[in-house]
Amino acid sequence: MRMAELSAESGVPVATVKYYLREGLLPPGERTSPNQARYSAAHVQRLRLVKALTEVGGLPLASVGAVLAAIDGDATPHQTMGVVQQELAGTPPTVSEEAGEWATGLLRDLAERHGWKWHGAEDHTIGNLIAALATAKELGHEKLADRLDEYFALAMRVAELDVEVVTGLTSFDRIIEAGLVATVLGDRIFTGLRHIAQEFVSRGVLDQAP
Amino acid sequence: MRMAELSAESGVPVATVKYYLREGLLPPGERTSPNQARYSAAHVQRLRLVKALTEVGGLPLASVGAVLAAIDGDATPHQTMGVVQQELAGTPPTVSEEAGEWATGLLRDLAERHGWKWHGAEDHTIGNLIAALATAKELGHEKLADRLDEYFALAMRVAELDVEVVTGLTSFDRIIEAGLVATVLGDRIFTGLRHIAQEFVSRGVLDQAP
DNA sequence: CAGAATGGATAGTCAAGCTCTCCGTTATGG
DNA sequence: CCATAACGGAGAGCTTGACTATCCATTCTG
Repeated sequence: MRMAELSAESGVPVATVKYYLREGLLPPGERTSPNQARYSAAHVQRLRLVKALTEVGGLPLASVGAVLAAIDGDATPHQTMGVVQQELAGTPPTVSEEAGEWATGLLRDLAERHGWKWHGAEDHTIGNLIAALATAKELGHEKLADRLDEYFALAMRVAELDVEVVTGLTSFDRIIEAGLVATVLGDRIFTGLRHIAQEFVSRGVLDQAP
Repeated sequence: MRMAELSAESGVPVATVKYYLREGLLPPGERTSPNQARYSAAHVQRLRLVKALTEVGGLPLASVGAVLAAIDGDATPHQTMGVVQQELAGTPPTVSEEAGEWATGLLRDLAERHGWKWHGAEDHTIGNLIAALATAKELGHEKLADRLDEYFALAMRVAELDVEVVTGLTSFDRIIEAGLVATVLGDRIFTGLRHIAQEFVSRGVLDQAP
């Protein structure tokens, strides 16, 4: 297929497809002559993936590029998901030293209690958790951290479901893509469900207090 | 306190504080003369809240403005949280009609099974869920939706914790702010915990397959 | 073979979120 | 009481990200 069809099929405007080609988010088509190219179904899928990561996942294009480079590389699915998580996390905001150390301590203890390896704040997932907890403390809402163990236990249950969804697939490429989708879209889906549940649970309760 | 101290105390540059005043994100200080003003601890807390919502929560300033207007209004905590959720969700991306209807059907059934009221896609929380599920389907990963009930059951457990954290506070203002923090920072925290749990659960499992 | 489409490159646009510069007024330390 | 620093307010300018538009020399296609 050629440009016009690729654009129609994926729902991405021609000018934007060209832009993505320039930025390396979409691999070049197969050349049929010095200045003509042919695209495949893989290109359509790739464009849909870019749309999913930006529009639904809210990732900046640069992160999408890094993620795509990782899934095109020859790392194992597990290593690739590590890259995905780094990009998904982004660069954590800085917080006051005091609150940061408090949050770091909480998380290190959590890691020890639950037996996972402590990576430190250079891991952006950890860095973001530290920032979020520290910010809560700075706002005077450190109570939010009281239930960290319960939250983590539930996160484990969610993660088990996530992994179940991914296993059973037959190709490495497919596993990686499913992992990516389960992580990026899965975050949005679970967050949405949580909001619905919050509204459901708090109906009535919230307005009674003082 | 005056501008310089407000800036130092909150960690927000003077020029940015002025910008926020212009945009109505920060209420004006108390005038002491036609062109001088005094700020209070409430202003510092407000600036911290703005920082939390933008840096950690990732909200655009316009949404922060809407959220702040809502918490300053005289709606009940429950109503206010409704506004917060709308803003947090943002405008959902559009999806193909086919995938959209499939996703809508899934969610409507979920609503019926669990007894919560169906609001339709005008509710942005629902709209985003529809978009995320529809996108998964368009990518050929509709398996992600198979476990919706289990995900929802866990979301309910998380939401119960969220509400427990908020109840027991003594003023309406404090309840609303805690709800906001529990929702915005809570999303980030749970997402981070989920990522750690995914890495923990998938260690080893993910690289075995084919 | 004429007119539409293509690929490639360059420049222009637009919104968000600050940041800089002025300017006339107000505090304030010596 | 005055020199100088800080203030508040308004406007213009800057930077980044993500496109979008315009050209132009090929290459298709009916």
